[in-house]
Amino acid sequence: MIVTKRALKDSIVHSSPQLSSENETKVSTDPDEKAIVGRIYKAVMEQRLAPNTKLSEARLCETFGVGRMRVRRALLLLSSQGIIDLHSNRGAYVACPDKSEANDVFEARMLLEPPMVKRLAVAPCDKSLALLSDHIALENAAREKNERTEVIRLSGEFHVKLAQAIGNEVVLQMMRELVTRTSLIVGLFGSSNNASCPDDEHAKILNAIQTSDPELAVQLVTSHLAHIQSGLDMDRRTRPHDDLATILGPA
Amino acid sequence: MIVTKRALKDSIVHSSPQLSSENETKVSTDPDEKAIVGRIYKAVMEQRLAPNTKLSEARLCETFGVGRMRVRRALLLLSSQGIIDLHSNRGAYVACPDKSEANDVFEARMLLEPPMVKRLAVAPCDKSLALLSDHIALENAAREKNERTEVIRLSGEFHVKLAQAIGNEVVLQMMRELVTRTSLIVGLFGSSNNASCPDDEHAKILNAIQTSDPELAVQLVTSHLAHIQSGLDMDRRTRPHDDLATILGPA
DNA sequence: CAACTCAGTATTGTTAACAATCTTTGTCAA
DNA sequence: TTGACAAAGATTGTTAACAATACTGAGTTG
Repeated sequence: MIVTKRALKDSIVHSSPQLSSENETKVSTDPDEKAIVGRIYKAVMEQRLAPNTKLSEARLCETFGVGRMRVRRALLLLSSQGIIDLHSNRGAYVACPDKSEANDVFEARMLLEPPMVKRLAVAPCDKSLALLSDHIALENAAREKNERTEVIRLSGEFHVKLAQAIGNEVVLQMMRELVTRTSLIVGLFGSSNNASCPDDEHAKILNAIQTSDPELAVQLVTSHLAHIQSGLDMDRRTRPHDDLATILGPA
Repeated sequence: MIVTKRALKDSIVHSSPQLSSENETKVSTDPDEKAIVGRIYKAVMEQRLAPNTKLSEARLCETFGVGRMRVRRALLLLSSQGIIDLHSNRGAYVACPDKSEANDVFEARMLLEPPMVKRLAVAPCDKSLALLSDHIALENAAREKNERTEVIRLSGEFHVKLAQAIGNEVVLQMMRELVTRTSLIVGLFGSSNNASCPDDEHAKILNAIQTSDPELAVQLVTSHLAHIQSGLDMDRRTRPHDDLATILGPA
């Protein structure tokens, strides 16, 4: 409670320069629930909203300058997508996936993403390649500038871009959800530094798509996902920021 | 409007005998939004709720015996899953997918389901086989008894059971959504009698899984989906019940 | 000193009234 | 008859007050 007072607001409201344009249209029109959901999605993907963080209605209201109703609608949407948990009479908390849920998310990605890149590699179109290529450029730029949160977010978003490259709204939505939930999982079970990790694996995948090598692309994305998953320690979960004991130490 | 007055209530509230038990627990506890969502899901899957049907809040309130708030929450959830469309100030309408959306849904299923059955066939476990086998028995029984709506629903639900057999909650949720949206699509673009269609294709798929033949299973499910899709006429869409012109004829 | 009780406070859940918007109906004129 | 226009009605969107529940902390007791 003491820590999150100001930190929570920052973690949501603070937006990186190039992204503020994609969410906010010129004037600050009061955001609808979709905008609120988007903001929280972004905060989770940048791992600024730790699992189990409480999202009180009042706080969100003042953060977004919106009535309670909009906030509640947004929270309901987020909960239906597994990003937050809604406890009756106790409020909304950033989701804190357990081992089983984490496995489910990874398994779902293991099922879905290989066919995706396979399809991309079979018939790569210029627009898709440009989209992915541009994104990787962004990743590299952020990495060089040591922008940690940006690197993390872009690293996850690459996989969303894969769905976008296919040009399928339904798949895109599914991937957005899966990737965001993965951010929570990595935040919980990740072993310190490997939060972003992929380095040039994304570039290799793109290359396989470019050269129209479906089998290689599938193999690369599969091992990429396995790599991420293997970097997790499913048993020793890092305690969520919420309980102060771990922050302040055992003394 | 005239037609739906009584028909709407029936199409939602009326529940087939063996399913009422799975949604309602003993006493009629006033249903939360999750129950409402489930009921509407079922009605859509049985194709009793035609696309573009208006779901007015007042009607739903009295149908479910629930306050307006619950109904609105349910509608929001349904809209976030593409089952209904929410038009500002105009209300909620059962979704009416266009050609592009329909293709996206089928493409998503084409991406997701083959890997699913592949995984099932690689390591079939008894519980999964029993689940699927029992379901096919239900399908056959319903077909023999000529219970049209039941056949339609079970026919779609088989694919949900595939996800359930994998034992992955995330995949299960995705499949539920995809299958339900498919029901809407088939209702819109389907050529009369092929609404349910598969006959014994489901059994064949199960058999491939049982005999641990992944390649065959993948091939069967792929052609099964292609078969369903080919039965659609994407251009000559059957007009939704809403506009009376098609009901009363051109005269 | 630990654990428990019990008000007081804060937060969430619900309801009902109000405001805004759309739809329909009825009227009038061309 | 048809079209436009305006008022009435119905439906949705929003707000605010109230109710119910959970949390907090002081005080008490073992």
